[in-house]
Amino acid sequence: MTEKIIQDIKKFNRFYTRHMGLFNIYTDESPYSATEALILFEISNKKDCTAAYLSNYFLLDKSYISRILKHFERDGLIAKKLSELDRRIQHIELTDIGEEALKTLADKASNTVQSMIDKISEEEIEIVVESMKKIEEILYSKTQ
Amino acid sequence: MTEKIIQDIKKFNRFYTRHMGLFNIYTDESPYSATEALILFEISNKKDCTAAYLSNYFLLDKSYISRILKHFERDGLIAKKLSELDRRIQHIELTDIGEEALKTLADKASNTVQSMIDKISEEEIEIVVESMKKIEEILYSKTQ
DNA sequence: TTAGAAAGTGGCTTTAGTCAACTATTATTT
DNA sequence: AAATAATAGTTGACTAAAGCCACTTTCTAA
Repeated sequence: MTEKIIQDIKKFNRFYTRHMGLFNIYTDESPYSATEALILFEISNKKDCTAAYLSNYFLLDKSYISRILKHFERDGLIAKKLSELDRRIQHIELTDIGEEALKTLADKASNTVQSMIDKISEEEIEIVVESMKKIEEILYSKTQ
Repeated sequence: MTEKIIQDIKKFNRFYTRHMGLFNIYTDESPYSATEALILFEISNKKDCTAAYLSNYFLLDKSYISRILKHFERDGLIAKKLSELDRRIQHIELTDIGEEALKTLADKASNTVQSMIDKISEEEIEIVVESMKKIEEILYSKTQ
């Protein structure tokens, strides 16, 4: 496995980190940070979501997650429900308000992607998307 | 251009953001943050680098860049030189110490990539790298 | 039954980054 | 030529994001 491959991957990492950063700029008049948006998204998609799961999934300190969830609860975006099987555990679900908030964030993210690919031909977009799928498919299978 | 393409790109963005986050964990006993490392890297590669350039390039507040560069100067990693053509401008260069520090960070990043692709076959790695190149090639040409 | 671990919380600290005002210099406008 | 505006960079103050530590409650393992 050559050093060149490692350099190529690092180059892409730098490029993509910056690329995503450039396009975050258009979405930051949101009341929620990128981290919070991702957490809301994950709650929305994860069956039986818990704070511990989110902390592990995002590699964030559990007390930070706890605080974020408290804000979400205060804002009415989520509801917590004590597990009957293990009363340490709270199950977290998005409320209707939370679904709404997430939809707003998702729409903004869609607009961001839209502007990211504005001047690219359908053909090239197809290549980008297929390439992304290949990367995710291969890398994902090795981290689960 | 379909909504599905936008969803696919967003999915990849979420995946790759987290993927890079997972692999940062192995490099964080560094005295420099990821941002600082990227700045050092850019100084190393950019001819006639200036603070204003770095602020624009990374979309970071100029006062934050100023402080980071001050730390780098204090640590002996960079040298600043007033431009003779425009005495507002300072040219920034890496010192030998800075090259050394960057090398250390680069080696750590290489180890991170190494562990990222540890269990992937040469064939699949080839696909990943080629896919990354395609993405960068297409997206890059539209943001410069 | 006791000790250890897990889940979550709150106080506090650290880190990352922003905002505003400033100085010095150059460019533009009058 | 002088006045005004803009740029490059700095500093102080501040906010936001995130981490650390100690705690309580609950469950698991010994």
